[in-house]
Amino acid sequence: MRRPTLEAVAARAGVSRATASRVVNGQTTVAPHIRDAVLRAIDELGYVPNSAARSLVTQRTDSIALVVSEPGTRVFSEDPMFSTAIRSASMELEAVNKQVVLMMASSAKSHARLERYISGGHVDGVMLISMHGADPLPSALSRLRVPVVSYGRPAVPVEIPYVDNDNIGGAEAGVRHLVETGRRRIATIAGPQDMIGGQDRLTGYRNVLRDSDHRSIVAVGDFTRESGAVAMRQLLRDDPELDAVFVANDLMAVGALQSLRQAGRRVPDDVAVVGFDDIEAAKYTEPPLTTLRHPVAEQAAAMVRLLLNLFEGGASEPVILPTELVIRESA
Amino acid sequence: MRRPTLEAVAARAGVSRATASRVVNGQTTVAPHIRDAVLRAIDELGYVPNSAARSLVTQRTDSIALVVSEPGTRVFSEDPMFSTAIRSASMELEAVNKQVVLMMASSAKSHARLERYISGGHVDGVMLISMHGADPLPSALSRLRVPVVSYGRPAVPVEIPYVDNDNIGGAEAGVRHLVETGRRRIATIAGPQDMIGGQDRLTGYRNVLRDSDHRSIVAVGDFTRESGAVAMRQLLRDDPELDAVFVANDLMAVGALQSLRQAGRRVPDDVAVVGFDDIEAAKYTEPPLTTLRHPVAEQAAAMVRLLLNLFEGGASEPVILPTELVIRESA
DNA sequence: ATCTCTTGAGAGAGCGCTCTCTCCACCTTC
DNA sequence: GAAGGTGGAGAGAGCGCTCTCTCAAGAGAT
Repeated sequence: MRRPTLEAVAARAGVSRATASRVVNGQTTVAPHIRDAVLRAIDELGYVPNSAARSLVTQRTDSIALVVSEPGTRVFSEDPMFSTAIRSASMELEAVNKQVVLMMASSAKSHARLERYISGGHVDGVMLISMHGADPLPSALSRLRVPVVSYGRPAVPVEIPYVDNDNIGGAEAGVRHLVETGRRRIATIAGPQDMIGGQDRLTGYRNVLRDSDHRSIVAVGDFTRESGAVAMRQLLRDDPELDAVFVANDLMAVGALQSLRQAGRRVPDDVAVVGFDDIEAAKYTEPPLTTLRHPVAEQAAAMVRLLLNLFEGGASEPVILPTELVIRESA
Repeated sequence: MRRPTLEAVAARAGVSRATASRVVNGQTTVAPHIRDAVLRAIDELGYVPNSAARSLVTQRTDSIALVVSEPGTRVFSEDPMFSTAIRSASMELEAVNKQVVLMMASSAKSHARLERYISGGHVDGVMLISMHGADPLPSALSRLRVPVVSYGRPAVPVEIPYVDNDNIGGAEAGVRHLVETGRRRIATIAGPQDMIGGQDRLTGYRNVLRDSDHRSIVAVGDFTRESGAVAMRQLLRDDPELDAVFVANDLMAVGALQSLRQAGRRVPDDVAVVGFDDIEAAKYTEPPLTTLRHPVAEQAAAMVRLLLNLFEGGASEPVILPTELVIRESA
């Protein structure tokens, strides 16, 4: 009891396989009454083209690998940016009838597997999300002659089109807001320095405070709540006088708020806090978080467009999307 | 400049295509020195089997659809349960060399697309995550003669193996905790009643409070923070005397905590709050949330095992995993 | 010495589809 | 009316692989 083939459709419609194929693929050189007969046969038989056979001859698969190169398991599961990006990219690709093959690249073993898979021609292109600086994946993939685009600027200088948000500009805006509201000692909890986002947001912080006396100290987290809480405790220990902290993402800011609360500091009265990302949870912290919003879904959609553009042979310029300061109560 | 084929490997190793295929597929009926020659040729040529050609003949694709049937866009992006489940399932499938094809089923249009895709033989099996009660997908897919398993019990009675956590038992434990700690008027914020998880957790609440005078009122949310905040405001308006609330998931509990704060109620002194899920954020609320933990990753892994078992022809019983009360400060 | 059995390897038929090439019928043009 | 177009449809090759069938060679049994 096998699924019907194009052959069966053709037989039922009384035409050749070639003609049936033409109808299936929407070619216009088929007379209307024949096309109707074929369509009817397709409908009656419940015919669905066999994708394996099709891609065997067309050399296309119509599927795209969405590679999530994640550091710890924690981050991926907890950071809503990931799911938003995945979801948006997925919807966008669905709209153009491409499949999304989701691949996690955590270990070196999975890297090898990934490379083999991708070079195996299973996918037409690759979208890379959030890799670390040391990640060998971008360069490895770009060597594979497979179209690759990246969500976020790759850390190593490699010729891959990417979409990123203006991390530096956003961080600058956030820190500037702290300066303008009269804060004197502005610390920061930076993200992982092997991630571009982590680096750039720290750069933005430094750009504003360079040669000023507002600067305080830097602690480094890994974008998790827990690391934010730890970093905040350390900052309070190292500079008890600080009156503001710029945190490189909202998740860490949530942790920082908790540490501040536990240390008896009032936010924003004693210490102002600015986060980054504007995740949904930022509205629900105590107090609600002032943060920098960037369009994650749009960024993912832009990445998809970039990739599709690559398929068409177009050269793709990197895209940088703006960030926006959202002022709530924490600063 | 085409990728090397099995033919090329065979030629280089001086054997027939059939023998090369035997080596690639790990058959043992090949003499060691010949096997070595083939492996060397594979290595030198960088041969990777063409999956389209392979699945054309084997009628297998080695890929599994992970269908996320989500109601609103919000929930998926923000609820960390989704990403945890997806991640866990994905890792588990990778371990057995299966691909994960991610599919979002939001609109009716995407349902049609999905059915077509799945019945098109693109995937060997389907894993369904979180559908609504009215979701026609489970029955539709089970009709397609494609192996299907579900994350969470399907709302309609359909013969699909599933893995779920003990929603009723968990809710009972949570509400019982409130009773035992002396609460008198225990309200609840229920989940969407077209989702099994929403129904069952409400059932658990009712089971404990049936025929008791502890019972208060029921508000219904949709598992988002926002809906939790709204529902809490409504509960306070309708029963200002309530001294406890059992919230059907942590996300809504976060919203509820905010509303309680805004209403000037102290937690847990005035109102005790119990959530459900034990998401990471539950540790960082003010105060930290007492909630019911259930093993999301294990649940996803069990779902994968169920599906693999189905491939082997084994009959699969539903699996119910236990929940655990995690007592923090909110109750 | 003959026969059967096992082991190892090759030949070749497809899997279901696309796409080029070919051909036929009909229409235009001089 | 013959030559040249043109649109519509079929024939058939082949995409890269697996797998059955076949066969050769050697081992063991009679």
